Amino acid sequence: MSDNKTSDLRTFFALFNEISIIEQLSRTLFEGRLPKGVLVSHFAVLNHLSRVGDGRTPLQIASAFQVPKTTLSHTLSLLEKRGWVEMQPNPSDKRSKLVYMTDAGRTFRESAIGTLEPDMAAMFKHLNPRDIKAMLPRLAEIRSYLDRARDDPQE
Amino acid sequence: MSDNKTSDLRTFFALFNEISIIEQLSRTLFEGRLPKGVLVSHFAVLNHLSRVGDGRTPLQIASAFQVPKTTLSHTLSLLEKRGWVEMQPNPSDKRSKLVYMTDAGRTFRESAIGTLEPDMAAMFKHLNPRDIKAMLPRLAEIRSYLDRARDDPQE
DNA sequence: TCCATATAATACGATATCGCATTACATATA
DNA sequence: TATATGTAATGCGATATCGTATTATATGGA
Repeated sequence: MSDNKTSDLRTFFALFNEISIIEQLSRTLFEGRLPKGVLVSHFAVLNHLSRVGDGRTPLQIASAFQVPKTTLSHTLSLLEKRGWVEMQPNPSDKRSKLVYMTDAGRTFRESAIGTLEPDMAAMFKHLNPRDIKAMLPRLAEIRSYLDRARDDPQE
Repeated sequence: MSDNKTSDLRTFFALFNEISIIEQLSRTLFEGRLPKGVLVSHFAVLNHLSRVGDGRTPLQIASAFQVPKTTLSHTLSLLEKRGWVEMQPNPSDKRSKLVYMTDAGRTFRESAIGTLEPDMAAMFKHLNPRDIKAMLPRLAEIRSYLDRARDDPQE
């Protein structure tokens, strides 16, 4: 019961437990700052389009976040309803669409970032951004492994 | 636009982005192994009770996972329906209850761990448990900060 | 003791997430 | 070219999550 396998198992459970709690806490924290009815998942899409450039397909965005495409389809419809993104036909594939941010979307994103800034500033003070930055490659490695494991079940 | 504040902001966004993707991927992966209708959130409660001991109140469990108590109330009702936990009155507080795992609950937990084992074993091979273990204190620090920030809004 | 306030649990309603099925279009192979 | 198979997006239904309100009990001060 205290062999290595069990101990490793505990380590991984502890990892996913910490991860899920951090996800939970950060989502709740940020969602509390966003306007009523705007979720972190919505903001994240706008942020993504701003960072990597818009004109992406829904499927590309879904795989960037690793969420099911039906989930993203729903999110996009909400963003569209708010006038923050527009869907254009994809000239190179008639089944597909391209997602563009509107000016209103960009404006909203900037104001949301402004709203989150005090929390972020407090975080900078208590959690050293250098340390965080140093963790990112390790996390990316875990993510990348899980991503591969998904396509390639049971290794 | 390339000042430190913006760069730190990006670092934190990147952190929460990685975290949420890992949460997503690991949840989907493990949920795929559990019986139909059993979610990771259910398994996690059984696992928690096994690790820290049962006879906890719903509220204690909710704060261990940092989820709203209504969410946990729902999860417990499902676990109870499946016969994996039992609720007893709390002798020291009549408003409250104590949650106990049943034998069936313990059996299910063990079989679920067995089911997850091949994934875990593959993980051990690709992600060094020592490295993971080394990350845990950093993650715990982030979690702990977010937890404090929640009670103590805007610091 | 009485009352105000706090706390534990849950019911209820709204909605985000997600799996499955469907539709439209694309691509490969005969 | 015709047909089979694959892929993009979305509609639909089921349900987990979560905020608000409610009920029961606890606690601290007048």
